[in-house]
Amino acid sequence: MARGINKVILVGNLGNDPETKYTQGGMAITRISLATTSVRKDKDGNQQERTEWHRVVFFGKLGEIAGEYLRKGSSVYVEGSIRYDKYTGQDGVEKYSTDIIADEMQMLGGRGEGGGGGGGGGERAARPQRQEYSSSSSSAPRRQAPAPQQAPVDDFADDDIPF
Amino acid sequence: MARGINKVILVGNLGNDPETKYTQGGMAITRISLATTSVRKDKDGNQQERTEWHRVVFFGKLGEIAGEYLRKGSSVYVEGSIRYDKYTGQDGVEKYSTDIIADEMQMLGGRGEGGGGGGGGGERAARPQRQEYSSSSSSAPRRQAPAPQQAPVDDFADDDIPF
Amino acid sequence: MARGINKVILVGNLGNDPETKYTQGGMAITRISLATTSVRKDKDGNQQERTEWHRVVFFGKLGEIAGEYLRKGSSVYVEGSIRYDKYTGQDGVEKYSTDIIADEMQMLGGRGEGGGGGGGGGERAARPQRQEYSSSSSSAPRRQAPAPQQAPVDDFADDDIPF
Amino acid sequence: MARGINKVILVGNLGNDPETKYTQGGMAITRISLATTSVRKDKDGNQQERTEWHRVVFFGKLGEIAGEYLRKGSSVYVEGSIRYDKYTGQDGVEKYSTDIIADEMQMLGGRGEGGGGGGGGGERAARPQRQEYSSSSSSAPRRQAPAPQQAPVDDFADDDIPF
DNA sequence: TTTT
DNA sequence: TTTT
Repeated sequence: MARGINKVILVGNLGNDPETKYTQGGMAITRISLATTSVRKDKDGNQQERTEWHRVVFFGKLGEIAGEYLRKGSSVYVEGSIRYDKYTGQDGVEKYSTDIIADEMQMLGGRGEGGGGGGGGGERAARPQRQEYSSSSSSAPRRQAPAPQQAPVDDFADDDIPF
Repeated sequence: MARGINKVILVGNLGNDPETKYTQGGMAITRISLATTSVRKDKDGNQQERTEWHRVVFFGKLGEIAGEYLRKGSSVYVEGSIRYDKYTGQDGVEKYSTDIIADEMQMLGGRGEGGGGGGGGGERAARPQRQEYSSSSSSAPRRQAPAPQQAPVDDFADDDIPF
Repeated sequence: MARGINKVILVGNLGNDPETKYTQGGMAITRISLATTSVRKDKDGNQQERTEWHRVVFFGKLGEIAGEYLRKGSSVYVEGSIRYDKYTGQDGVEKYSTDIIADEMQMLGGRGEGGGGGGGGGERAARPQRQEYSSSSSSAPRRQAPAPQQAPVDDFADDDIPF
Repeated sequence: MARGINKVILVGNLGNDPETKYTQGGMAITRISLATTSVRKDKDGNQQERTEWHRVVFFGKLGEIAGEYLRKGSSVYVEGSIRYDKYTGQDGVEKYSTDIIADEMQMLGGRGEGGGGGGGGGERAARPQRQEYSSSSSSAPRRQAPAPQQAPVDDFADDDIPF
């Protein structure tokens, strides 16, 4: 139940390795910085690039997976929603932040994957190249799992439904 | 877990009242016919309209809600995925169908709402104008519920996370 | 040409009337504040609401239309991209802002429409209830018009293409 | 101008090389078959896969690019709309088809890219790994180009707009 | 078949 | 028919 749609779809590359923390309750919170670059022609006809750096947050099971499989340079599809926050910084000044709360992600082949510079790379060697994950309803507090799908065909003994 | 993204977003109007059936297991399956119209200029500069009629299917809890609240003429936002099916018709000929399997819907204000011609209209009088529903994980076999969201702030006693 | 996808889809209501300015070059820039509300159950099982207020910006032709037809309370579909900006405020302090740069919008029926408080309301009485607009390529510098579509069927004299 | 939203977002792999034709007017029409696979758990807890094969059509400039750069196995992001068609086959029987009319595409890294089995592979060696293309408004009759973007900053000599 |  |  909600009023309105707040949906974000991103495909981009991580600027750094993910950062994972855990709440007192043991829930994973993983943050990444994701770049998307667009190009336009300026009035002189020159190509101008502009990169947006999105702060994407994954909670719960999705946070664990993001923290484990994503690395600097990884290419990833993310679906989620925008959240704007206002808080008071250490310096007593009000600050604003914008985060993308992910509720689905899928690793895409590309630079950064499989790779992963540095010592921690070993255990990631066998990871799948293209899999989609959704935030698990059990541990993810903000987003719920859109995952399991498609009814057993034999559950449709009803009638002439052609599927 | 999946490989690839198959996402559809529709905003349109129902051409007819929804049709709801139930599986032997008691799960609701509601179908609607949803119109989206686009306009283009043809080569003579005349406006040409084209309407697509989408067959949208709602399962489980979402199917119950769609069947109860949507009506001919209703305006609705639907999110889901495309499913192509092939089956053999009564006449022994192979047929193809395309359905949009909904996993989220939201009623939008507009003509057709509040309306509900006929006797069954009474109990719908008080229905909310704009609410979003997702397929419930318990009863929806194909799509899962992305619904409840946002962590209790006080579950984040961890550290300096500003939200 | 670009690298990455940065896409936002919103359905929400305006918190205020739009504000339109014009650049020296005469291009309209219209800003709206758009609310989307989501609901979750907190750990005590109570429904908790949270509203995000999106700053949406329309340029060029789309800015003119948004400024003319949208009003406080209007329900609208917006498609665009996220843009993060950093600037130095009057007080010399670095600030951050997040805007949704619209490249498509469609008015949805609902509260606020037809309405239009204030003197300027008269000429809007006859406005259409549900039309989609895209930023025009001629005047919109940032987003381009996805609008006119669909080839004249008779331009496909080629072969057996069934459309 | 339109009434309703009909939007499709796909990420998948080509099952075959693209097929390009040209209209009498010289416009390219490229078709691909794009797979997206979803996974669900059946009632016995086993993982069940299901693959949808989308027929995606690119017109005009986008058709030329798709025909030139995509290959069997390529991973690609596609945005477009659904079009349903009804036509009479050679056998005099009415048939139905569903196509995704692309208005944006972006090649994603992954198997099949760079690769290109066969003789034609040479000229594709230097192609960019991740670029987004949109249907050009000049040659694409059905979809229009969402491409060029973002106003020259210096066109905003107006006032205090922080971007 | 809807809607504008 | 792809991909994992």
